[in-house]
Amino acid sequence: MTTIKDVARQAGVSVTTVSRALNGHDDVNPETRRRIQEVADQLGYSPNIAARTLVSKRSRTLGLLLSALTRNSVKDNIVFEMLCGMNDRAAELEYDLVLFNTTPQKQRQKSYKALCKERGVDGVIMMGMRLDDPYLEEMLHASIPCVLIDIPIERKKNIGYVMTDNVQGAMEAVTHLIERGHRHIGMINGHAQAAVSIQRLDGYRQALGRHGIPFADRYVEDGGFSEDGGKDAAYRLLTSCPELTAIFCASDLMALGALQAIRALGKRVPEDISIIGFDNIVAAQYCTPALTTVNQDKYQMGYIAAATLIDMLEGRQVPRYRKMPAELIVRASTGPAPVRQN
Amino acid sequence: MTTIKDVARQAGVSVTTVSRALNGHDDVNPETRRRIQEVADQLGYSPNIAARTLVSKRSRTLGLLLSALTRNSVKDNIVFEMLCGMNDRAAELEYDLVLFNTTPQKQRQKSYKALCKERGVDGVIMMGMRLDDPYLEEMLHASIPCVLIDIPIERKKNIGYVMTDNVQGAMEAVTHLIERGHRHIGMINGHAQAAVSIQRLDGYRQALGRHGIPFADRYVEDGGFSEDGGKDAAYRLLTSCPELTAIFCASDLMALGALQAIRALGKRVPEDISIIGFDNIVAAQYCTPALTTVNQDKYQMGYIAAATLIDMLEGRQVPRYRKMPAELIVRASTGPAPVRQN
DNA sequence: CTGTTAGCGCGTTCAT
DNA sequence: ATGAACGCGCTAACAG
Repeated sequence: MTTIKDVARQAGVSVTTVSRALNGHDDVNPETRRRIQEVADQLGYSPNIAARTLVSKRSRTLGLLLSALTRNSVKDNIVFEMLCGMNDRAAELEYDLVLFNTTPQKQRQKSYKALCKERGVDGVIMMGMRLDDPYLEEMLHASIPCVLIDIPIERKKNIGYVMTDNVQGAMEAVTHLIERGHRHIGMINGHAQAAVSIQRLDGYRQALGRHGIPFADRYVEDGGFSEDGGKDAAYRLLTSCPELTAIFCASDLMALGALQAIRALGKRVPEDISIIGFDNIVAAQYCTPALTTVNQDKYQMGYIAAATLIDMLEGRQVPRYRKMPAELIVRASTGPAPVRQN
Repeated sequence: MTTIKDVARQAGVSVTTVSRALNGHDDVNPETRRRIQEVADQLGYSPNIAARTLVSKRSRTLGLLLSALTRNSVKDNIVFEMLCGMNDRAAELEYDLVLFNTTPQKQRQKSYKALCKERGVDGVIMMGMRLDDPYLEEMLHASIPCVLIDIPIERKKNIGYVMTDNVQGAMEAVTHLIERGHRHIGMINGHAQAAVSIQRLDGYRQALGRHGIPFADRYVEDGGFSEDGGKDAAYRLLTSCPELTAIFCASDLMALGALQAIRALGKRVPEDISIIGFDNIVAAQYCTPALTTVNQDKYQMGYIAAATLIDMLEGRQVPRYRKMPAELIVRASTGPAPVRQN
């Protein structure tokens, strides 16, 4: 491959001059620059990133730490949509993305810092992490700029985050149900180690509160964000609290599971039970009944995560904490509360 | 960050010895090795990849060239599932994946070789490429090992591929329809620049041929692999060939579009028209009626692509061309051919 | 405006 | 079995 030396020789200048010319320094004769550029183009020269990284300590590379890149995360393509957004913004700004291959076992061996330093990434985007993930704690003590997805931490200057306004989204969802006459509304939440769960629960409580509906502990079950978990939770909820007429699920996948449970219980959606999800995954619009849900702009979240991180890296002063609006999408899984004859 | 020098100093040996000890050379005293390892662990040393790459010309990094990583590819998470598979295998073998950010504009600026050399990737996996993609041609003239997904090229030793047995899959699909009594079977194909389209069409023709059903050109329309394209193609097909009782679609996404068109035409699936897709995407099992389709093991394809590439890189003698079995999954969108009263 | 010198962190001869 | 010296390709002082 052609190196900077080849270009220098061919253009009759020193490598230093080539480096400066090609990197847009202004202390180089326009004519010289032109000639160098010409030779570089002709030779198809492109700088060796390893060498550049080694000396400049900057790699124009972003690390992606996603503990969610597993077979299980395939059904909700949330991660994938975010990835597309990141990829697009990174491409625009000429950064590359490297996927950190992190399995639970490896995590014990290799520290977060080592992972980053080793690869020489300029910054990191973390997603799909639990609040108790060891890497999260390590990250807080590292100095590498990082943007978190769905984890609102505002403690350090080199850390930012992007997340949907989950409180607002959950409130809209539950309010929608209340306005349709529902008074006994259950919730299937994810798990305690997810910030989004905490916020969505908060929105659920606030919506109830505003309408003078008391909050009941036994109306809330965790489904672990999985389809099966949602199914089980719905089953528990509906058998122990037969008065429920609606369930707000903290994810579409769990809502899909709930749909199954309700069907198995011989009830209909939305005639007997209204179901509302969260995320607006692809399957939500294809299932029957189509799922009423709260949309997250996943692509945009990824895009902004990458944008924010790069802005931070390049020293631009930008808001580091971004909350994206949630949007209620009403489909067929929610209806008016059934009239109970008792 | 701690470098090899730090380890050397701390352990009281030269950097050379550290390098050899940590890289598993056998010309180093067991006791020395133990001490060095101990110091390295204690210091949390991990080698700088840029430096290593620079000198060794090997980066343990795989490049991913996917022209399909766009907003559009979100609905069928085929790319994502494959990505998961690659990621898993790469992780097992301690390789990292870097996403090449390639937009059409950039492609003109930067050659394939430059892209690879610049990043110093050891090998490349290409997917989502059209047969007429300029990078494909360039790749053929480069010396970087490459594994193609869905593009069967057997011309060079450093090129391999992974693809589903599309001929078999298409044959099974169409045979299934024929066995259910269908004689007038249309096909919605992707486009001419996709190897899978060619193969699936081939399977369609073979299945017809084996059962003595003549092939008719006007029974085949291209839908460009998109939902809307599938919808339009189905519309054209059903209006110009009212005798059709079934349509084989070269992708589930197009089948989803066809479902819409049929509904708009006031016909029922499968009572009036049977529909069969290809890929087995997530939405296929949630739509109504659930889609009969041909499953591709997308995860496995990604896994094997990465495995094959790394095998090639490390000089292991393995089959470079891998054809994965397709599997017919019968759901509700196919039924017996309606009895026509004419 | 340009060239010389130095060094990033590492693997690899070649001696010892 | 171990170390000194060299160079990978590049950028960054420092001279001139």
